[in-house]
Amino acid sequence: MSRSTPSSRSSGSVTLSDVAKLAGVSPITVSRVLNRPELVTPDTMEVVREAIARTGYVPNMLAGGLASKRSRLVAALFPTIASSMFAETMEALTDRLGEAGYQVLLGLSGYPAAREDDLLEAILSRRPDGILLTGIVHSASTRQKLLAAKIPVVEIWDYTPTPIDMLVGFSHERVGEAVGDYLIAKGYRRLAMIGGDDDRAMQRRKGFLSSLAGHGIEDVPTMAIPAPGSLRTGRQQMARLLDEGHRPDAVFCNSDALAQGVLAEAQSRGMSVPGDVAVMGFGDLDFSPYTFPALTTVRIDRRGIGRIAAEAMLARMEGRAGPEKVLDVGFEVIEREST
Amino acid sequence: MSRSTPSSRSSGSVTLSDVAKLAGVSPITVSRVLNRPELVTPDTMEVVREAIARTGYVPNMLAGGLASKRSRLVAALFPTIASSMFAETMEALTDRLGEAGYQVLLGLSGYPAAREDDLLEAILSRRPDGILLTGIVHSASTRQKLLAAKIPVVEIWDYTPTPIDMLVGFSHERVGEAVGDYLIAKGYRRLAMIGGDDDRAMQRRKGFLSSLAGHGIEDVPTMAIPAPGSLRTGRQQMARLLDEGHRPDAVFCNSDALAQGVLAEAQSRGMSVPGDVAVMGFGDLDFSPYTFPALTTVRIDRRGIGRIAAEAMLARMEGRAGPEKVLDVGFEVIEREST
DNA sequence: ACTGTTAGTGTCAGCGCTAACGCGAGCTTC
DNA sequence: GAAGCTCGCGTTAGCGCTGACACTAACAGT
Repeated sequence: MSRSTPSSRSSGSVTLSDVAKLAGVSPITVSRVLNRPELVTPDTMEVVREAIARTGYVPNMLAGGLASKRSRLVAALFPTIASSMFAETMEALTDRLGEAGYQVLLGLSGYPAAREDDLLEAILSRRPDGILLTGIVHSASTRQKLLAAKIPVVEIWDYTPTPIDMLVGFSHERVGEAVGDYLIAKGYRRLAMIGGDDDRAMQRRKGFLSSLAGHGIEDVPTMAIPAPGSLRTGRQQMARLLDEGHRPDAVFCNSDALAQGVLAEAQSRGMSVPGDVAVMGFGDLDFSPYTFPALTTVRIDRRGIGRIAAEAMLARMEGRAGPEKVLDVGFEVIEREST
Repeated sequence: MSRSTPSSRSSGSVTLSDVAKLAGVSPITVSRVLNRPELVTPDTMEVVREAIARTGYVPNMLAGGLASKRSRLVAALFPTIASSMFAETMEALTDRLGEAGYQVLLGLSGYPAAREDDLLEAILSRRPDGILLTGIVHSASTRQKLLAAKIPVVEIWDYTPTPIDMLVGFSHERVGEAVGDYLIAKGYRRLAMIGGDDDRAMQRRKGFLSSLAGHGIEDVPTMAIPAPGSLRTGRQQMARLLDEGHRPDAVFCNSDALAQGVLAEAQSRGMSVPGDVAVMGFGDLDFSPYTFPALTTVRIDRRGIGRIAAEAMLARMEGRAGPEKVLDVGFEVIEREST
C-alpha cells in the first residue's frame, strides 16, 4: 500500500523506476540491464532481473524510442500480401529482423500505389529505424520524404543501378527477355502475353517484346489486366484472347496464378498443353510443380530477397559496413512440362 | 542562420514547436490542429497548416503516444501470412484500421506457436491500443499478460463462448461435422482425412470423426502433417494413404491447398475424381472454383473476419459500445464437381 | 452592473525512458 | 605515493508531445 500520490497522468502500470526501487538501484542501471548488459556486473544483473520478474515489468518502447531516437521498428511497404509472391519475402524479413530485436510495421500500398504518399507519412511518424519499399520509387515527394528521414532505405523486387539508398532485386526486363529467348529456342513463334498493368509487369513485357522483335516477331497480342493477376482473371483473359481469334502457340503469363487460369481455360476447350498451346508463368509458386501439366516458370528467390534485405538493413542500422548497396539476386527459368 | 544552440540531444528535425513558432501560436495549438481540429478556428487552422507545409513537419508519434497513452497502433498475431488464408484477413483488418488512423503491427507466431509468449512481450512493449490473436489462447502466461495490458483483445478464426475479451470466428468442430454429414449424405462411406496438426485442424478432425461415428463409421484413416499444409504435402499424403492400401471413396482435406495436391496425386494415378475418389477441401481459396474438377470446399468469409474484428476493436478503442462480444461468422459448404 | 457561460488559446508539468557526464573505488604505472 | 586509468553505477536533463487547467474575450441573462 504505497502512500505516494502518483500524478493523475501516470498510467498506473509498472515502470522502470518501480523496478529500480525494488532492486535498490537507480533507473539507469535497470535500463542497462535490459539494453547494454555488458556494462553491468553479474550480481547487479541478478538482483535487477529478479525485480523485473517480480513486478512483471514490460518496457515502454515509446518512451525508450523517444529518448534514444531508436524505435527498433522497421517499416515495410508492399502492394499486397494476399499473393504469396510478397508474403514470403515479408516473412523472411520479419524473421531475420525479429531475431535482431526489431519489429516490422507492415504498410499495404495497394496496387495503383494510390495512397503511397499518405501511407509513407503515417509510417514515418512512427520514426522507423529503416524502411523497405517494394519497387523502385518514382514520386518525387516520396523520394524527398525518404531522403529527409535520413534512415536506411532498401528497395526490393526491382532493379536500377541508382536506387535511393540500397537495393535487392532483379531486372524484370531481363526476365522478359529470358522468357522470350527461351520460348523462341523451343521453337514457338506465335507468342502472346497476359500480364498485370503494374510497372514491373510492364518491364517484363518490354523485355519480352524486345527479345521477340530481335527474332523478327512483331505482332504479339498482349492482354493487360489490373494487378494482381489471379487464376480467375488469367482464365478470362485466355478466353478473350482465343475468342478474339488469336491462335498463339505459346502464352507468357505474368504470374503463375494467371498461368494456372490459362491452363484451366485451355483444357476446358479441349486444347492440349503444350501440344496446342504452351504456357509459361512467373514466380514459381509452391503449386507450380504440381499443376497439369507442371508449369514452366521463372523462379525468384522470394525468401532470399527478404533475408538479404534484412541483412543489409541491419548492417546499416548497427553501423556496420554492409554488403554491396545494389544486389541483383537474378532469376532462373525453370523448365517443366507446360512448354 | 539561427543562433540558438540546440541541445546536443535534439534530433535536428522539425518539431511541433518549430511549426508553432513559424505560425506564431503555441505548440498546443498546433497539436490541436492535427488531432482535434474542431477546437480551433478556421483562421488559426489555416495559418498552422501553412506552417506545417512550409516546414515539412512530420509528427512524432512516439512522443505523442507517450504523452497521450494512445499509440494508435494495433497488434495482430497470425501463425503465417504465406497462406492466403490469413493474408486476406490481415489485409481487411489493415484497411479498416488504416481508415481510422491506426496502423497494424504484424506478429508472426509460426505454427507450433513456439515463441508466442516472447513475441507478445515484444509487442506489448510498443503499447498497442488493441490486439488481435489468431485462435483462442491457452497458455496461462499469455492470457495473464493480455489481461494485465488492459487493452481490447479480439480472438479470431476460432470459437469459444468464453473468449478473453472479444471474438470473431466460427466453430471448427462444426465445420468437421458439416463436412462429415455432407459426405455421408452424398453416399460416401469409406472416408479418409488429411490434415494439419494444429489445434484448429484437430477440432475439425474431431467434428468430422464424430459425425461419421454417428453413422456407424469408425475406421477413418487420418494423415496428420505439420501445418500449414501445401499442395506438395497433400500430394505426398495421398500417395501414402493409397500406398498403405487404403481405398477411400472420399477424402476430406484440411485446406484447399492440400486438396489440390490430392487431386494431382489421384489424377497422376489415373483415378477419376469424383468417380474413384471424391475430394473436399477447406477454405475456398481463389483457385478452388478452377481446379479440375472444381473443388467442393468450405467457405469462410476471410475478409469479413478481418473487417468485423477491426470494427469491434475500433468501437472499444473509441469508447463506443461495440457489437456483441462473441460473433460466430459461420461457414458454408460449397458444392462443386469434386464430390 | 454583475455573474455565468462558452469558445479559443496559452502555461505548465510530466509521460517513461536514456545520453552524457560525473564520481568514487580499485587498480596500474613509474 | 601521486597521477592516471578502468570499471560500475548514479545524477541530471531532456527527447517531443499532450492532459489538465488557467486565462481572456465576447456575449447572454438577470
